[in-house]
Amino acid sequence: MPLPQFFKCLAEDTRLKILLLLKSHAELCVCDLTLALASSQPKVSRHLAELKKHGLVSDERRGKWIYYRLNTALAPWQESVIALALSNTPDFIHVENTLLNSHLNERCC
Amino acid sequence: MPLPQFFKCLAEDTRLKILLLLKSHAELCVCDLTLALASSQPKVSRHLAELKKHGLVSDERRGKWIYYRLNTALAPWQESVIALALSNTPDFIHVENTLLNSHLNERCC
DNA sequence: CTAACATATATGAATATTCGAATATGTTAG
DNA sequence: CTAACATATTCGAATATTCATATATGTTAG
Repeated sequence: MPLPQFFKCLAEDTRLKILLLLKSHAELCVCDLTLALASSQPKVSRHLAELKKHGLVSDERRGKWIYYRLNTALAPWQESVIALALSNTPDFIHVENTLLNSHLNERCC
Repeated sequence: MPLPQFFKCLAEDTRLKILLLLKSHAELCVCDLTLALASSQPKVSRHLAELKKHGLVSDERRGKWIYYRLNTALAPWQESVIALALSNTPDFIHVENTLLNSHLNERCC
């Protein structure tokens, strides 16, 4: 992947939030993300497709759900970039994290 | 600056090359960059203005020339992102570095 | 098979980005 | 002041991105 393309993937609000959420949650399905981001399902799906196309995330279907993760084949330095953004600007996904966590709790209990 | 905006600045070929060149050369004037990037002067100037507008670079006029640097007020993690890109994908500015170095040598001697 | 649900894709409109060409501004030398 | 040079800005055309809406695909339960 050309270097600017990597940053282009991080250069949009929804995509960046997806990546940061996946950095802190290992795996999430589309409906989790749709809820956390308070966005439409097609919008989330389109951005996930973009991230997958460029190898930033991988997906795995399990039953009805499709789970997304950060691609384990990502270059370590690229993971570091995502980790740096996550730990240095926690506010950026604060609302989304709150929504997501209460949603995940309800699902389990 | 909103987080996606930072990555948007890095998401374009010319801007990213400017940032990586400034990471390895402390300061450069517009004509240095125009030559290194083999681009038109207005093109380089426009992208420099964009980078300055978002606080990624600073400029200083010295006589006819205007020298650009990475903004020292950049957050350390943001500098790290640029440093990671530079050291992990040296090929990305290889040609530009070669052009720039032979140009700088000629200027000095 | 069918209904219900999770996810993906197509379409077209709105908006944003990028570029080259032309022009403007600011500085220095003479 | 004027010429020459370095840099910045404007403008319109071309292209790319993003979105909402509608629709399609794939999976499971019954």
